Amino acid sequence: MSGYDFTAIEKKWQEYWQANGTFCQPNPGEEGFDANKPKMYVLDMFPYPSGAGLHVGHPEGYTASDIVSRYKRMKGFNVLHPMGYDSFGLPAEQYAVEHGVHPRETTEKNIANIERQIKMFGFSYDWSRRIATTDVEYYRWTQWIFLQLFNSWYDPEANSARPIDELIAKLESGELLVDLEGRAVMAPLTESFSAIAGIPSVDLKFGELTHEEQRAVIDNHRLAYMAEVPVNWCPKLGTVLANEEVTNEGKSDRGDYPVFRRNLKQWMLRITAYATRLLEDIEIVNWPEPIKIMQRNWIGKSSGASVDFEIAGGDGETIRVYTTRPDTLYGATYMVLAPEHQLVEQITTAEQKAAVDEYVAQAANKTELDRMTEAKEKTGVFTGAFAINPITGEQIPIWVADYVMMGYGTGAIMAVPAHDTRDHEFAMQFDLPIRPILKQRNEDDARYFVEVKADQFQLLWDAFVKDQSLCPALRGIGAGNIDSFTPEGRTYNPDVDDPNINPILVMSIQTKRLIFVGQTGIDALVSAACPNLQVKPIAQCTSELDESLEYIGSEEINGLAPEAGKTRMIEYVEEKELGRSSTQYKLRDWLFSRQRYWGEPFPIVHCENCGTVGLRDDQLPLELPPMDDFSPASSDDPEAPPKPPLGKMTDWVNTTCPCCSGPATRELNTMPQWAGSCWYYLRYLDPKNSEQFCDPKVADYWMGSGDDGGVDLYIGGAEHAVLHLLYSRFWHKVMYDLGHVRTPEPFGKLFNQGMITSFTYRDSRGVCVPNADVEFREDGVYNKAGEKLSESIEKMSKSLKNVVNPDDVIHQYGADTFRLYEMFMGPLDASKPWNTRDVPGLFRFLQRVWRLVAGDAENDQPALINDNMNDDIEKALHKLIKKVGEDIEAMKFNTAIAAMMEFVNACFKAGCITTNQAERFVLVLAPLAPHIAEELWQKLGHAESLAHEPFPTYDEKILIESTVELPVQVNGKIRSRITVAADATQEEILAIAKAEEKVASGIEGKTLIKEIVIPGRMVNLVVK
RNA sequence: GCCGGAGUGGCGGAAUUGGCAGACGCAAGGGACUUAAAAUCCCUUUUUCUUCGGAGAGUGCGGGUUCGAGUCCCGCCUCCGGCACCA
Repeated sequence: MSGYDFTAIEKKWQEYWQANGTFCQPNPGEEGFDANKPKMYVLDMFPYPSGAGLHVGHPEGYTASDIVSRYKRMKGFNVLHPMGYDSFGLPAEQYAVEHGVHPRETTEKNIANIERQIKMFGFSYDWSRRIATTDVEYYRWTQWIFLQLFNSWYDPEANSARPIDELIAKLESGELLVDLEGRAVMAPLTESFSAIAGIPSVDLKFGELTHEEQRAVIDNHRLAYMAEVPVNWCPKLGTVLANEEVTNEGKSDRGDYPVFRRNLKQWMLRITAYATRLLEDIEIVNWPEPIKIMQRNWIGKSSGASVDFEIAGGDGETIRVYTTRPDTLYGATYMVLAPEHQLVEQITTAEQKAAVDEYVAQAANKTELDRMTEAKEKTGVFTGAFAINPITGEQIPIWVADYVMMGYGTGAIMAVPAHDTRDHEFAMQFDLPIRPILKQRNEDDARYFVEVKADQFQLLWDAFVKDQSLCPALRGIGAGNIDSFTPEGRTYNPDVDDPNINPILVMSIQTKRLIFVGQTGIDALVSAACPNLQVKPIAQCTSELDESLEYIGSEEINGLAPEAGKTRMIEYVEEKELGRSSTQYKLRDWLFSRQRYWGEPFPIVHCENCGTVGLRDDQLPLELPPMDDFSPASSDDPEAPPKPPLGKMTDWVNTTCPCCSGPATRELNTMPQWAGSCWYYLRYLDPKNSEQFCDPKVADYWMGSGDDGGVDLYIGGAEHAVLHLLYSRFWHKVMYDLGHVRTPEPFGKLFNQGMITSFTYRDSRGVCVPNADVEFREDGVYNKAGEKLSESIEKMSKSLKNVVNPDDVIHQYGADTFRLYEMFMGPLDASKPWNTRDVPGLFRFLQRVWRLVAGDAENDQPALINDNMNDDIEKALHKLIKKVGEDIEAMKFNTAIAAMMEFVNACFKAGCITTNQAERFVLVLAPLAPHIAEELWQKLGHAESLAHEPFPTYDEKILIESTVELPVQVNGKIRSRITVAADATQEEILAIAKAEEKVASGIEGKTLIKEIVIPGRMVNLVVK
């Protein structure tokens, strides 16, 4: 110890900040608000307050955002930096059920604990803005936003959400009609696709519908609606489960109870209406590219065509398919329906009925997850019926198979086994015809492969070498080349290797595949070497348009390349009225209800007269009623209806309709955990507002407006790359459409911190050894019994015994050391392993800082501060100020800390630092290690906190070096170094370089062919 | 399978984006101060050869472009993350 008593210092400053409201940031119009400053909204992903408390991953992002916040404050910004809790959710409820405590109680206890932990780090949050999604005054507005969704529809004409009343007005005026499927459509209706398909187009006037029908039409257009959807239903737990909560065996993750797939009426949010905008607006945000790609993939836009296939002998009845490759229609040799497809029963022939029924029944009992994991092998059954390929006119069989999903496209496909890997597998399995309609434009480029085992590889290879005459493609490969082909894998690349050698590509044995480009003789060679091996053409996958291909046997498009062929075929099917261009998305509507207690109640009642009715704004909040027994109803019967826990609260359930005042019952489901986190960043802006979710003037200030608005910096883990960020964007866009916010996107800039992993040690039996129990020796890691352990880097988890608790680290070294360590580990966005043995290094650095500025009282060592103004230290300080500022802006904290260490080392070496220099250094350190910085600042004679002191500035002029050292290379090898004036001319530099002894001997007697001088960098002399 | 990201000393990682590879920290070894330990300070630490002057090799592997490649191009391997029969 050197007098650096971090425990006392950190406590002291945390209390000071709290008592002085150092980080309270007033809103525009409030006392103390400075309108002249620019604004910065720095947001963290708020934590779920679990009983386990914080793990070391949380403070990683929080420290980064805190550094930026503190830096920006010193740079003269109004900084909004809030924190709160995402406190609804399953674990609290589960714990409550098991221990008989109310979830509110556990939640509050957990919040208190996690807040205590967060506060230990000294983060500069404005705690006056703290929220929790379980606060009644918070979820009141979650319910209010839900009602905005409920009371809106998506107007395709305006490409925007509009109040549902506008839809009703348009329907009543006859501006919109209702089509056969209950959709509001423009009047007069343009010739609809159903008309093309032979269904008479009967568009109805809204006024002619019954009351119930009218209500159904309206409800079908709401952004929040109820629908029968397939769910994972667990009667024992009395609830539906998310896919992630179902095991591979079709059991519930908790309890191991059977789970059934069942259609249940659930609340859905119409996120699909926003698919296009969610996709397009990814372009306007500053997010990491991988996250953008993940969102794009999740939305999954594809374009192609819908095509109708007539059923043979079916009186003109058709099956509609969606395909991204209508250009392969000539190769469609069979069709497949999803087991749930409504036509299955109708078209199945008598002979096939038993088999089909059995298959469909089997498929119905599988969960999505089953289908996903088990169905590596294709299964299916023939219906006995045939369809007519609309372009070739031939009859093709119709099959039922579960590799076709009901939820995507039309639930039916045309199968092109020659050019789609899945269709190909299925066709091979059931011996269905395969007709190639694409070939390599250039024969020599045609690719073939054989699958080989290691011993076969050698056999083949020997054959290649010995019998080159068998295979002209191989002629010219010399023995020297051959040698470098080893079973470990070495490639021969036709593009860059000797061009005289005919093209052949050999891929590694490890992929168990040899791939040949150019076919001549390969098949003969292979069968000669290994008679049981077969050369197969590589299937051309349909998802990518491979422009090196051309069509054969496809009358309309022969000779075209796929890009052009696809465009032409879409035109063609539209001309012939066989189908039309179509776009599909993978994105599905969002299943929004849960049969649980600990969530936001829906502000909805069900009334016999009025149907599903939203509460009035003045009836909010609808509080979650206190209950003693909130466990869901359990049953052994898969047909048992779901009974959400709220159903037991009869007094609460039975109410009156806000519309007709007649008897009504409340909605019993609650919202999923995502709901609260969809909009919390807006509530922070104005957390105490009881009139609105947020004052628009306040939102305008902090969020800005237009495409470049939104939260200025949002930091969090990549585990929320899709769901939370997509849901939030969706809600925000609805709010934007309805005029409640003025930016199209919620988060202008996003940054993902990497995962903090941990070293995991296992003994010879594979049993994990706790990190605390291992012993490091020179040649490895051992357990207490002296057994050598294997080491690997894995996620932190209890079962791997590699979890690090931040409390322990802070207790031993303090928060500043912890913060520095996590920032010093490596780049913020990279995943990196925690290594407790590295932590003392950062602690030592802070002690050196302390001794530099405050001295070491215990060892009677004074601070290094004196009046000796050293120019080198001054220059180093200016460099440091520049470097740290730039690194913080770029979130490169690891190199900022390294630079500070270098500076401190330089000061000790020089033996001096002035008071003024020490002050500037302390300010530079402050964003990263705020407690020690505050204490030293005070010791330097300042009464006030440094939190709002201006960040030091640097002078470019001081940074300019008068001389530079340049490496001198001869033929690219460094021979010497020279020191020249920074402004030396090329001639001068060359003259000095050539005069250098080592260089001179290197070029002596040789011809100088090129002289390269890069000023300030290096010199290279090329000689022959 | 598809889509991302990454591979640099014993370890975590630097390298102004094509210009001195290994900054900074950890660990290890040696030394100083101490009765001793801790703490602190100094030196060594990519690797091979060495006549101790130095010489060679080196950023997952094989090639290429360039005066010059960790960085760019082609091909491959491994690890991590995400998606997963999306027609």
